[in-house]
Amino acid sequence: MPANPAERVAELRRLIDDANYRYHVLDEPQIPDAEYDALMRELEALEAEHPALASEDSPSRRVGAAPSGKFAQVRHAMPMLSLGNAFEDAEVGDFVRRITQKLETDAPVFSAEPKLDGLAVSLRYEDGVFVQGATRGDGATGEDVTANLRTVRAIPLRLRGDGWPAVLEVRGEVYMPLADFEAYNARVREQGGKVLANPRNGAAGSLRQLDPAITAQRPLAFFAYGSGLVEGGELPDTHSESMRMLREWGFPVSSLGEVVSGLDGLIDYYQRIGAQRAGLPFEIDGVVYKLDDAGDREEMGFVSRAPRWALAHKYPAQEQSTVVESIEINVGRTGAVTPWVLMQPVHVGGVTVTRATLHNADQVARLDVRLGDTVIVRRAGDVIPEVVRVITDRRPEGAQPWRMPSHCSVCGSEIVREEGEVVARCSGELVCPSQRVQALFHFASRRAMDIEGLGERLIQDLVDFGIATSVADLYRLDVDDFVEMKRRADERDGTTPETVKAGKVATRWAENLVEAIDRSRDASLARFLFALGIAHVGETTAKSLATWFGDLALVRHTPWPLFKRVPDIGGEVARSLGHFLDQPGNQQVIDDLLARGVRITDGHAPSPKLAEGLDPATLLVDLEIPRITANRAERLVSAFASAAEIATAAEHRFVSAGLPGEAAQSLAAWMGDEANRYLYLRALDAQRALLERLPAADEVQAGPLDGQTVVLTGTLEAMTRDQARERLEALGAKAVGSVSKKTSFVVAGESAGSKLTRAHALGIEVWDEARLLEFLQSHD
DNA sequence: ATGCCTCGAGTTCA
DNA sequence: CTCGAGGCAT
Repeated sequence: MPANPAERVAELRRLIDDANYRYHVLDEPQIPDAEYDALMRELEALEAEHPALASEDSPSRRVGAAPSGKFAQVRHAMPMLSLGNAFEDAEVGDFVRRITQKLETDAPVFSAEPKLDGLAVSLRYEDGVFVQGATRGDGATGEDVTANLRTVRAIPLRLRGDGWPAVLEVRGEVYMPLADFEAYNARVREQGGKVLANPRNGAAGSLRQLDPAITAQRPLAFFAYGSGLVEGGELPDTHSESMRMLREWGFPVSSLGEVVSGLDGLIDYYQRIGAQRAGLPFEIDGVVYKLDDAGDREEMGFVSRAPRWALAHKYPAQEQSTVVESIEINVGRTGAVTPWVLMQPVHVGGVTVTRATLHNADQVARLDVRLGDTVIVRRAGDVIPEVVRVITDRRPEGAQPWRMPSHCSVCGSEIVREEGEVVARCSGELVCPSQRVQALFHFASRRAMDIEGLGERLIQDLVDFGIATSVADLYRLDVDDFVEMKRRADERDGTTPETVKAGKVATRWAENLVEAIDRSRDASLARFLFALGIAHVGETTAKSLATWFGDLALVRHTPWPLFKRVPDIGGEVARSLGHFLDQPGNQQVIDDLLARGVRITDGHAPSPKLAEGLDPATLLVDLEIPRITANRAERLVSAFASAAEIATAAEHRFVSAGLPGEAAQSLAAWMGDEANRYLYLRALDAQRALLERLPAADEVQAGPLDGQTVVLTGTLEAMTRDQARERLEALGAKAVGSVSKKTSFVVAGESAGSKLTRAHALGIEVWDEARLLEFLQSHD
């Protein structure tokens, strides 16, 4: 360390400025945050020790004292212009035509760059030192937010290099990077503070803080996009060159800027940036085109306060406000009640949105959406619209907070919400028409029984007219049933005239449906189990059950504790299966399905791997009897001649078997319940019966991918992802949706995205399509 | 208890 | 796709 404090202070300032420059301008962080903090602390300490060394442009001075009162007004030396807007390509065409006519050139040259959604500011540098920063305001006069801007690390306090004009005004956008915005909100939410509504408001609000210390806490960034007053020096003749210059002097400049020419160049740029939009680390609301050459710009001049040489080409808004017309509920196949809002139609991100889900009561409470409220709707990177927040200022007088109805609006049954659960459920189960519709819809869906043409609307009518209520009913419907149903539906909707002339068409339509239903009669066990819609049994679990048990009759009569022997099935899922199978109505439906011709096409013997854990001690543990641990279960079983005796033994025999008093009491009490005792004895029998049916382990051949977990991503040429998945699963692999360190390998097709990136980050093997095909071929 | 991975369930528009 | 929650390893 230099002995001279002045030298060290200078060195520290240089190191810190460099770090900022690398981080914000070059986007190549070189030193870890902790080290940066250490440098800053050392600098602060030295400056405190040697007040003579203090300086206005020291990086330690980013946070100054809080000003008293309000912000001062600043008159911009050169006005901050507003830009003309275009939403349609045709408007861009007009813009280009005006330029080609006036400049008498075929393909004018533009500088194009993304238009960040933040807050425009002007930064004034005198002799290379940042002296004043102001908001845009009305373009002529803004607010002096110098102290706040100093806290933004991406803004240089002192210019780098040389050759800068004595007075330089730099124009640019202060914004909040998306990742930082989310991280900030996550942290604030944890601490119960007030979250920022969106990155743009976050940036604007942060700059308008009276206390710079608060602004310093906010993750603000900056991009330069132009200049204002320039004195005592000059900038290059083209905008693109000027931007390069600004970058050298230490300003972050978007790397997405390009020089393009003619209308085609502009539209192409607009589309390319639009395609990247969702993946950008910041929000943009459009792109800006500027004539690149200063001479051209001068020739074009201005109309009122907007230049004729620049244009903002906007993307469809991703956020819009609209009014809540009603708050309704949906009842899903499991009875889950989900509130949703019906809104006045509004264009968001290119589509018309009228409804959005509110997920659950907690979400409604968090947003505090009320009838008649004006809300902000967003259609973010994904497709599904969401209500972002309520504009409470525009709330109608007397609007009351929404409350979950106490009874189902469809069947009138009570709506209950279990302790600790987020979702409320309609208790109507089999009698709730909504749950019936959803159950049938699920049964018919592509991944279940795959009945083509049997959509939600149709099923709604089937249920409404009482033609079908259980999934088994579908298999006794004939052409006449569908034609009759259509007639009644038309009558109800007042569309009768159409049917008369469409009589023949309706018959053809009904025949197709009956055919589709017939085709679905042959099903794999996995699809069949999934189709039944048992709570907690999705596609994956249904597949596991099918592989491990192999046979429908076996599954139907298995007591629930035995289901826990299948990997990934625990108490919750096993009990849910048991609950379903215990209901005579459900067993009846399965009987009906089989009686009406549904056939399981791939029945087979249970997996020999089930043998492990098919013993009385494991059963006692799986039964979840309080205080019965694995050790105690072992002791118990070895103390009795037969496991069945445990069902009826007296408490003292459990004590002599080595159980602590409390455990013995707990077990005796449990077995004292007749239903429990019966379950235990039935499970013992089932274990024995199952063991007898298990083939020897060497009778089944191992798949080449047994035990491997794979992830498929991107688009494949020769087959769909689903087909590839089936082939791999047939070889023993388990296909999952996300990459983790447990993933064996990733199959990446064309335009694979984040999953491939993650695979590389975790150092996981990646197969391209050729490698996949080769593997599949060699293991046919 | 805690934290990772998965799975299940629900969702919008053209 | 996103959330909540189940399963399981630590």
